[in-house]
Amino acid sequence: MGDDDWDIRAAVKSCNINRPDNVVASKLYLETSLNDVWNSFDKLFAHDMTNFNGLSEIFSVIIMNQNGNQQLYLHPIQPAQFIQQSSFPPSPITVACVPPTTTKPKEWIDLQQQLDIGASNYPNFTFSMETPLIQTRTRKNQLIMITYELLQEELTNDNWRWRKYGQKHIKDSPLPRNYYNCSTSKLCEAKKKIEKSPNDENIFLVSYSGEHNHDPPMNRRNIASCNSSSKFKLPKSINILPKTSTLNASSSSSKRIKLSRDVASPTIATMPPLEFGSKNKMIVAVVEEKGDGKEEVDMNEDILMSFE
DNA sequence: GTCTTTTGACCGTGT
DNA sequence: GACACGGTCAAAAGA
Repeated sequence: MGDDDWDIRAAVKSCNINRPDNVVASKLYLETSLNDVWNSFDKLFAHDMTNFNGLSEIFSVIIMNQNGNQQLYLHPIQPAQFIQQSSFPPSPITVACVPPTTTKPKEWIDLQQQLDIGASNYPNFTFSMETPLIQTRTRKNQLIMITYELLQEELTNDNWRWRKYGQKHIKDSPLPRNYYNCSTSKLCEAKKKIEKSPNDENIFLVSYSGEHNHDPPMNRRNIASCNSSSKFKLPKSINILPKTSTLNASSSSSKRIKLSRDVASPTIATMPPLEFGSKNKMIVAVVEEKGDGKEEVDMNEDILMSFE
């Protein structure tokens, strides 16, 4: 098996279907409105920032897990640093502002170290992120998942080794969902899911959870080849054939579909340092445990922020 | 021989 | 308690 033999053509061919309404998250509960978000940022930045041009500044995002709590860090490139923390359970999201200063909090230093590690190993690894970023958690005790809508070529920007451990057809979706875990270390808890967006043949919904507890594998031929190649390919294991084409290809009732073995083990990015372009969009979603113990995830278009 | 993929079965959670 | 659903396991097969 080669590391760089990705073949997307066969997979893309049969994906011309309409997108259901609940592709990414059927229900996302918003804790706040867009105005609330803006007001919060105004309060946070008004005193210390003279050159803040709103949310048009660029962020990098990384998920950290400390003592069982998930934390989402928004890393602005400039001019300020601020950290968004969300702890589960039980508190709602809190946003902390860290004005530009030479004195950095420990959390920021830890974050910066991680970013530096990634940058030194893979200096050319970036996502254009022209699609929403969604953070969800659908069940209790389940890790927070970050879902990206990535283009085919962005799928190839991978620094990690993945092994497929399952495939399921999801209800109301004609396309299967593929499950991967990190194959570099058995102790690594990083996982991801990949499914094809029924709305756009060039977009894949990639969800990441957990963290890598090791450095990225080195000497991956496909990193350079995929980043530089104009002919992007997908790993064979990303089975995105719709039900009608796969003929019972689901994990529960499928017969084996023989595909050409001209592609390699899947190597897709996980928790990459993200760079949002000036026209990118980000969705801020809150997963909240309600008073009755129920957990609800909801998304509101009002909070869709355009960085223009 | 090693690693990855496939896929039916199983399990946990929610309704 | 039964059912539906999503996620994971693990044996078998393939490269």
